[in-house]
Amino acid sequence: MNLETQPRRRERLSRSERMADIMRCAGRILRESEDREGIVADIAGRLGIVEGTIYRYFATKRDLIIRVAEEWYEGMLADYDRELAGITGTKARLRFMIWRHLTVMHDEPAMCRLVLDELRADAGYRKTSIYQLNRHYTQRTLAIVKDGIASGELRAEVPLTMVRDMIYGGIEHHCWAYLRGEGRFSPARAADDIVAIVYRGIAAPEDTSALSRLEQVADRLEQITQTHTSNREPSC
Amino acid sequence: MNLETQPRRRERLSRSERMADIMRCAGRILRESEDREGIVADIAGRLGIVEGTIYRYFATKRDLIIRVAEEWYEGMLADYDRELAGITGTKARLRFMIWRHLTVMHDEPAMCRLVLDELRADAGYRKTSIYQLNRHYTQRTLAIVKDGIASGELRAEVPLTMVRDMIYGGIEHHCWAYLRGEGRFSPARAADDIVAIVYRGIAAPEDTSALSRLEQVADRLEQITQTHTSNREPSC
DNA sequence: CGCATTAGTAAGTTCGGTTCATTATTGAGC
DNA sequence: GCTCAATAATGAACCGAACTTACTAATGCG
Repeated sequence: MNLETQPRRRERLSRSERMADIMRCAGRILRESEDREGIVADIAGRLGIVEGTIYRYFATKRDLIIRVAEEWYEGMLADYDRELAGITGTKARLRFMIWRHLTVMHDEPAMCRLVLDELRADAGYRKTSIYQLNRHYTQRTLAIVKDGIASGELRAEVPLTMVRDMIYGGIEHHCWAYLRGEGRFSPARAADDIVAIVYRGIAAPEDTSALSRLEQVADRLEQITQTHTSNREPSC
Repeated sequence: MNLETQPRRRERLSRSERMADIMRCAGRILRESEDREGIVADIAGRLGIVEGTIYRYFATKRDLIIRVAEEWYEGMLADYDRELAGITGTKARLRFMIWRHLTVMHDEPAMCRLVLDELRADAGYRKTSIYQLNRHYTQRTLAIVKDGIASGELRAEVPLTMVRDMIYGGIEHHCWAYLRGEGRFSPARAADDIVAIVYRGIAAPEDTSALSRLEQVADRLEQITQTHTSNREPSC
């Protein structure tokens, strides 16, 4: 009965502060639950503002989510290059890229799921900066493969994009259950397994020059042994 | 002004007929567009019934979609075994499984996208018969790998589930753009590429017994040639 | 032929995202 | 300290789509 008639004091933040506030809160909520229903009302409730306010900052709910994901993803990829610079060798570098990706999946399942299931599934994903970042990123992996080919370590005919598809598709598939909160996985072990298969799959054959040399030698041996041992029985 | 007061003649079908009708119509719509909004109203409109009627047959929109997808998927997988029975050899059998999967993606992009993006992303997918069928199906692929290991053709230490993840994850990744109506791909070529990488990746090393025998022979040759040719110059 | 059964309807409710006309707060210039 | 333009925020709506329910009409079985 006692209606609080006093007009609730309006909290008035600067545009950028409020914006950051909303995004921070949205990020927390997105990490807390995989259910994206009613998120706008939820954010408003937690921040003590009204739903309409959020729409002064983001044109649409989807827009808000994308912005949050983009910011997260950019931070995630920030110091890739620096770390990669410290690693040499095709196999080790490949493994690093794979391991890094697996680790992100492991440490931020909710965000990964958001990107993979929610954003990437929808049309308009290609306009996302996430898509661009991702392209960049996989291309760095392919650059490693290209280097390997140039040096003769890898076969020249490997279908580059398929290597990419198998690596990243394999990673996603491998993490599928984990992203849904079921089961566990070890980034290190998974990286080992993937790189083991892929590297063998794309490596140049074992030095066949050595092999063929041996074959020539064997031929010669047969001639010689025939010449020199034809009158003897095989000794053993 | 001229309201048609005549009560529109009710079309009354048997339960099973109406059910089939709805599912058929839903299937058509799901194939026509990737937009799943308003689908219930759409179906009702096309069939000349009212939305409520649909809810006498399916508890929820999602339920309807799942049923449609399940039916399609079951038909899709029906004669796998028979076809596979006609193929021998680890590599050929693997390639068939991969090619088959790619072909489904190629021929039914809308349905595949529905399953991959819509159904599989959501919780409760595991209760779906699609999930079960899929498990069965990938296990058949792993059975081929196991056979290969048993025969010594493949390495004993290959991590089975990772092979599965790389194959099916790779396929999905490869078809990603195509499923969104962008670009093309060739199931046959893609199958070749995948199987080429995977098979090399998991095959047992080239027969090293032959190699080491050659090495022994080479050693012996060196002894012999030293004995018999030490006083001669190399001829050519 | 009458009545139980069941297909189908009409008119809602709910819920979440989105809009907009209005109100309150702020700070710059006087 | 006062005024006013700029702008943060509100609240009450709208909208579309999924779902519900109390009721109506066709059917077929006895």
